[in-house]
Amino acid sequence: MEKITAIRGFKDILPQDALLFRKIESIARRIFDSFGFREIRVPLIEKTDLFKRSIGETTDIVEKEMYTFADRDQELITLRPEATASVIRAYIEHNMHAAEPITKLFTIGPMFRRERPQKGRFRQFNQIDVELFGEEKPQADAEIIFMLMHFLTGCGLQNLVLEINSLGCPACRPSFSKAVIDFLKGSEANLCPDCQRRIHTNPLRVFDCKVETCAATIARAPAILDFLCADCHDHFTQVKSFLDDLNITFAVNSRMVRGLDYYTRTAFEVKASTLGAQNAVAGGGRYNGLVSDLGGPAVPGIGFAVGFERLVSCLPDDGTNIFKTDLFVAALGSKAQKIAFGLTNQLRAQGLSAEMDYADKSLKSQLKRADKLNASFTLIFGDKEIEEQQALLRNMQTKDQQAIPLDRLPESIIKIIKER
RNA sequence: GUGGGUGUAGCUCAAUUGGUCAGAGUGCCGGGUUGUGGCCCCGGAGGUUGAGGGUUCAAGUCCCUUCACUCACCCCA
Repeated sequence: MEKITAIRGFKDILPQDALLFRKIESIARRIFDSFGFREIRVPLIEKTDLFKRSIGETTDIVEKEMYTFADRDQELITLRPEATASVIRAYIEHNMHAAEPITKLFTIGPMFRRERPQKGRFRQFNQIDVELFGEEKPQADAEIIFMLMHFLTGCGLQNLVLEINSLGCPACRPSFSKAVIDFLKGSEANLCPDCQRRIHTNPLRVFDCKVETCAATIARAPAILDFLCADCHDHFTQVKSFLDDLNITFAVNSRMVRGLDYYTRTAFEVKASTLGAQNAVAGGGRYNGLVSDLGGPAVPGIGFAVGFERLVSCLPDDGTNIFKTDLFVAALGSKAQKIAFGLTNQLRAQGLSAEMDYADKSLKSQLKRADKLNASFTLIFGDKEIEEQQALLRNMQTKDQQAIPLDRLPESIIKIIKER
């Protein structure tokens, strides 16, 4: 029989890692809650047009990375490659803008992109996605970046680098784009083949090319920050100022461009040095035109996404990522087994984590098992104890054992373990 | 989509120029204590060497095909 494996790029999150995922999720929920963000859960599949319109027809994501299928009625549907589009769709669909001036949402879940897998990149991966609608003031930008950094450091991440940039707006970006294209065409000979292609497809991408000659050429290229209109310039200046006020250290990277078309003004990225080539652990930006582009009101928005797997992979090992068991019930003999079976399940029903062995094994092997399960206590009883109407509760760390009357077993055990 | 690397026990990896090379550690099970874990000692189970084909007296080792994993490019979280 040939064994069936998971699809390429799709990973099982095994219990050990799931424990970390849970931990990160709970930190996220707690912090986002303090900042007034509410959880929203949106579908994993949307109409294909939603992503085409939001992410951009000519982006790599839409052109070659989406999982798109024909539904049974031939309508094209797509496994979401990112969450922002879906959240905005829901925001519009439920008229949230009318219910309150500012809406803060977050969602956690899997995204799908059909790329070639490598370190830190999978075809199904999880993101924490945060969106803030209805506020265009620079405080919103600073607030959301502050919350992101607070969250990442709260998870225990170190050596993070925050980079920010402003991508301008429909008023000022075109003149910059034109200047860049003119410049690139003038120095086309110095660029790598990929970049020569990019001049025509997506000129701004030339900015993060890693080829040396390209980087050297780009160093002399026009910078977006010199082309910002007065409003965008002012907005960016204030964002930086508010970040300073919040004691957030950042680096302005005027060459940072982002892969999604919808960003305006503030764009930011957080890099972690331990990640390998795919070193961005979070990224985001402002999208003032996107809500209306998707058929909603003219409401500004800003958001970010955190790569869950990437975050988890650079988490320091603090030794807390282990499973524990409150009680192991070691029964000896069939009579004791029968009682233990009822007792174990009764204790579980009352919230203790309890385990026992159904095979009639030696005490030694049962204690070994208890040890493997990181049991705090082991309850030992066999014929002798039944006769004496008691059981032995062994503290696995101190090796202390105390006798407990059988008729008060559950209550006494719960009391002792909870008081510990 | 393109390029490199790697596939041997559940896991991490050995095996010289093709010739007792099917191994170790760890994990698992059992014993050393007729009922007391971690350390230590002993024993046991577990592999068509990813798969298929070829060369050879002989292939884990060489060749071809294929699959998978992995890293990088592209791009992104």
